[in-house]
Amino acid sequence: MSRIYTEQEQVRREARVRMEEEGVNPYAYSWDVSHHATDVLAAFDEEKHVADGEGEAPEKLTVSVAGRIMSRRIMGKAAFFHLQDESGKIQIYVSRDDLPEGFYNTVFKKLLDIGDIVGIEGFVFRTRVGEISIHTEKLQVLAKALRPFPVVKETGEQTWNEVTDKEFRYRQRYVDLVVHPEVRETFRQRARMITAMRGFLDGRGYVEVETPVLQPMYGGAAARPFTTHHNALDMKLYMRIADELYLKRLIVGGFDGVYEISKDFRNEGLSRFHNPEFTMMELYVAYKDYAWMMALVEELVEHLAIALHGTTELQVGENRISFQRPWRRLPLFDAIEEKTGEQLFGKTRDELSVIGKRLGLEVDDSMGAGKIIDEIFGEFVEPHLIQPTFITDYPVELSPLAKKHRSKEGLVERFEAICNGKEICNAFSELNDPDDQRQRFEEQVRLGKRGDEEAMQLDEDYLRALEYGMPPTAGLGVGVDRLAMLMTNADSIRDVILFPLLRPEADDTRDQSADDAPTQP
RNA sequence: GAUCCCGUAGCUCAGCUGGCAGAGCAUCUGACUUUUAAUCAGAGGGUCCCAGGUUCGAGCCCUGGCGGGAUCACCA
Repeated sequence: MSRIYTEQEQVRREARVRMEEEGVNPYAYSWDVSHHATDVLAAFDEEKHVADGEGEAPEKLTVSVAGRIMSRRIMGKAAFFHLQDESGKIQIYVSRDDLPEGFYNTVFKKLLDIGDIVGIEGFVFRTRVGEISIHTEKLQVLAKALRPFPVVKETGEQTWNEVTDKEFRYRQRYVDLVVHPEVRETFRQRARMITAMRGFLDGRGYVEVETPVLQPMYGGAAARPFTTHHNALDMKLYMRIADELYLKRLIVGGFDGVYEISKDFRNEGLSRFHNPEFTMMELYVAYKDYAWMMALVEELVEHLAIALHGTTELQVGENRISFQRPWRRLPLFDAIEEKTGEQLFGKTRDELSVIGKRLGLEVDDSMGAGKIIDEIFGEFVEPHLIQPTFITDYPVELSPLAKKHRSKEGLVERFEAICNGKEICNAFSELNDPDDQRQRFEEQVRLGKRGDEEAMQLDEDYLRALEYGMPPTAGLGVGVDRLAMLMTNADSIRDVILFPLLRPEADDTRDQSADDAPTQP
């Protein structure tokens, strides 16, 4: 595959060749790093490392760092540049006479560019203007960048030429991460959040497990699956849409608490809140019910906010959100009545249809009672729930895996936590009556036959497991990406997913011959 | 899938009523041993997203497509 190089690429490729001619390996094997950039700043001690003017020689703080050249200021026989590593930036000072004969003029000045990765060994000092810097005693090229980087310039207050093209940033996330330290920080926070979540769950003795991604039958959520094919077994497989049914089999098997943090896949549209593959945490705890689970969710999310930010109060977009326990608890029908003045409990499907239309919704004949209620909630209530709120007790027809309510006819023991106008989790007292579960599945199959593409399949093996007896169980599903959006103040799910799904680009990054590659039967 | 907005140099962006494609940074050449958006002097760099159309002439107008964003739909 060949590609026409831009002027700047040609210059960099020539530099790479000339480096090799000079005996400098443009792709070194290793470099011993003693400090990150921020460690250097922290380790520098004014008392010890700066001459005190009374003739006493300062102590030398020698460090070794590695990173990418982000800017260059060359002044004849000396130069400054900023080196960026994972922690941040540190200024490097280079002078001709401190490097091997000729290296400064031929290699440093002529063959190194912004974006190249180098190792620097030297001592730390403070420049005349006051910036803590490293005086280079040894410079090694570690990796030559053959493509030019976007050069972002900044002072304390202002930034120039920042990469703003979202497409560029999502497609070339590696570049986005280099030029936007805050993006690195977002993903570090995401990682910390998941670590804290895992710690919270492990600390309570729940067992982290792994269940199949490739499944002969999908279930556990209302969604359309991706399909794939296993060649050796010549079998259609689905990629999981939820972990639920497998995890509850494990509760049958005698685990008292299991959880899984994993990717789910749903064959749906893309939006600010939806990526076809996304991360879910599901937890099932035996002998507990949804009221107990509510308390756990509050505690978990409060714990995460403190672990990440040291406080329970976060700024998310326009809103100041407090995750401090306890959160408001509000039955679904009361929430709807509060916002619309309509009490929907006990209403027939046709009465709901009339109310829905009166409220201005489009209601068609295919929509059941539960669907109409869900629409009214989604339109008039959910967007207005900014502070974390538990919405409880859903209609049974919306929740085929939840246990019927102990006291309210037609409802199930289910809650969702809503925050900043979006759901962050879904939980219920799990249905463990196998005969009731079979009827619910059969209803789903009827819906499927009527054309509901998101209806669940009847999972005989799951029913078999329930028939052996599953203890009363509380179950929870948390949208990890949605939660990460809240915790990092991101307004698009793409900002908390490193490589969000995009349409393929027609460009130079794919080999032409790939189009001729054999496809799987 | 629908609607609206966007697509010009490596990056950020101008481009008038349709009249020779521009700037800053980056790159190249030269000067400069504590600079910091380094500075100074000079130079090169374009499939104006793609394909048609209108026109003497299209970056600009029209049609279709591709890609992205936002909103909606779908969906948690």
